[in-house]
Amino acid sequence: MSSRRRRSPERATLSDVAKSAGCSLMSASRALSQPERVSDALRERVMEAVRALGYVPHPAARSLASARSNLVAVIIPSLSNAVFVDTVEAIQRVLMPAGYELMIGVSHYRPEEDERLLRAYLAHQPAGLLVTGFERSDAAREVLGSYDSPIVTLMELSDAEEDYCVGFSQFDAGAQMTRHLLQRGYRHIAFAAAQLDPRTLQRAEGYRQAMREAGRHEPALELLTPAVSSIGLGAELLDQLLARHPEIDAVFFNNDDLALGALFRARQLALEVPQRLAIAGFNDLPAAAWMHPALTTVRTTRGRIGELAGQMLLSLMRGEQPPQRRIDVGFEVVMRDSA
Amino acid sequence: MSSRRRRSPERATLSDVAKSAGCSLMSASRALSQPERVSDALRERVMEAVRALGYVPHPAARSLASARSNLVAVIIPSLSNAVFVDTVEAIQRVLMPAGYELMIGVSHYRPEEDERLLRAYLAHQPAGLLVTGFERSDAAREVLGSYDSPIVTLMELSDAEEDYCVGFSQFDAGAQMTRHLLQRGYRHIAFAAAQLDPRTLQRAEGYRQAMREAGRHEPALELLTPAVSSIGLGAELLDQLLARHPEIDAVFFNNDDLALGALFRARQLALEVPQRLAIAGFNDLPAAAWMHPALTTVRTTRGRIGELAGQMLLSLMRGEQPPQRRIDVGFEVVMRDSA
DNA sequence: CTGAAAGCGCTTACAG
DNA sequence: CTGAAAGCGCTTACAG
Repeated sequence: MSSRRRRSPERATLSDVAKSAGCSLMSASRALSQPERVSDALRERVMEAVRALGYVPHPAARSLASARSNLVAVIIPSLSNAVFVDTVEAIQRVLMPAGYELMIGVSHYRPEEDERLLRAYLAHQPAGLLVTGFERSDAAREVLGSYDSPIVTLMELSDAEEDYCVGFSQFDAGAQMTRHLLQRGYRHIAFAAAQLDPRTLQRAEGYRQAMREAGRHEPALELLTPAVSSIGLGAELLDQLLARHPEIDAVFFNNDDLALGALFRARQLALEVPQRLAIAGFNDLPAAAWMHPALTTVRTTRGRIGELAGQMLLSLMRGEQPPQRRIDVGFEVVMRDSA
Repeated sequence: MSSRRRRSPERATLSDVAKSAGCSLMSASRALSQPERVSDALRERVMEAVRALGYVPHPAARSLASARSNLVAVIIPSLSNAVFVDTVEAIQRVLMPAGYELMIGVSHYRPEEDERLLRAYLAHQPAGLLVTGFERSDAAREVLGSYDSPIVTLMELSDAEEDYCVGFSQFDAGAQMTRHLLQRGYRHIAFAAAQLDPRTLQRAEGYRQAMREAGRHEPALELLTPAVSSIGLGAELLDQLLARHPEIDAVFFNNDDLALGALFRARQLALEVPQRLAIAGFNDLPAAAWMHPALTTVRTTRGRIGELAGQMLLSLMRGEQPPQRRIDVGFEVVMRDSA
């Protein structure tokens, strides 16, 4: 009934710590933030007081006073996609031990959401920012422009001098899988994709390029839908493809969820894979290798992407220049039994 | 080169807004936070200034001054488990439109991590907190005790008067699936589980109870491992079970990933499911219904859990008393073809 | 309905 | 190596 501010009864402040340690507020502050610039005795007393009082620094106060924070914002398009979960986990594994906290934002593949998240998160003055891909709305780009801490882009590669990025060429991956299929003798190779985010479209371009090179490009064999990716959708896309183009002998699905659904449907239809129809996916999710037939797909090293991007950001946040501005982690076409 | 603080060049403050709107700092503040308590003209001018200057409130300053924030912390054990992703997505869907931001923390099923996250997140003075389950370390419990904003617990149910929770009885779910298997005539029903988090152990207890009721409980048929759950692990657990107890005629796996792995392995071994061996899972992930044979499992409505928990927390943060302190969303045993 | 003052809990130059 | 003062950008009682 006495205190006018309703803060937790026992939350100790730095001033309490200083009092208890018998030093000034700012010596206490220094003992915590630059322990080496303070006498051993002082440091000991302060640490002891911190322990005794259960002192926890107030992030808002710290961030307000220093115009910095230990926050790192990460914007990804989805959490339902294991690819991004793996990436975020890896990022966390390198940033957390370094004392950073992650703010994870999910844009659901929507440019407006991307922009909203960017705006909200940057208001917190994060020490660093990790974003997915380079494409965004003009407004979002403007928001990014006014941000003056380091940014590292995940998943895609850029040749621009000012960009820091860790990823691989989505275009090349799409092209290379297509070439493998062509090499195996498939001639009427369809391409099926959902979500239609930038990376999907880059893979589609790769597919087109490879098909054109082989003189086999047929726009009608592309089935692109903005719907959310899922196993069920994969089954539906296969149905549509089969109904419209019975001549197809292979389908390259833009991700493993779709390919898995197609594999399941093929089984229901008693359609032999790969004899009657080859099926390929993208990402090499855990289930891919276990399917029967085992799924041919493109292995992407998203854990590695997260790890390297986290390390790159760490260097930048420390004011160091990382060894490379652009890391290509590559990909690997994994030919198994389904194609 | 002039300003001594390195804040973003153009970041406008509320004071800039006030100046531009020709009013006092605090009228500007009020126009934003309590628009109805201010004259229409003032509100208009302030909004106009906000727009013109691209003003974005400073979260740290706001939180420091008001001892509140628009942050809601969510602690879950894993993001690799689709169950928690679904839950978090649903939470976000109800909290975001209400103006809250989520801080998502992943404990990886480790009590120390749970405690560390709690400590770190509560330092930010979140307006509300969502945690998974009731079990935690004493230290973590103490941290929670000193937190004086609302807490809602996900996934589990409590009868304590002071707890707010949304979930279902993991014990009952474990027992009920086991009873269904017994009813179908299976007699040597093994139980296989990984991770060994509290909910897993509650399901195991349910299994035991049902087996005892049927006079069929055999401790040797329980295979519990602290290893991380995965498809591959499910296959391995099946191997072990088969090697040690060839007499088993059914296995109840603690989650769908494990069950999927077992289904895949059974196929490799040309082991007929469910004739030779029945297999059941838990959670009803998307792939479950597509498998061949389709997986018998327990459907959990984690989206609903997230939604209801989010709404309950919203009520509490508004100072209202929610209709119920404890919501049982139930579960459903889905008998398909694998058992 | 509007405003002047104090304060939230820290850090940052600047002195000593 | 240590300290007194100012200030980060807001909100909160309290007056008028």
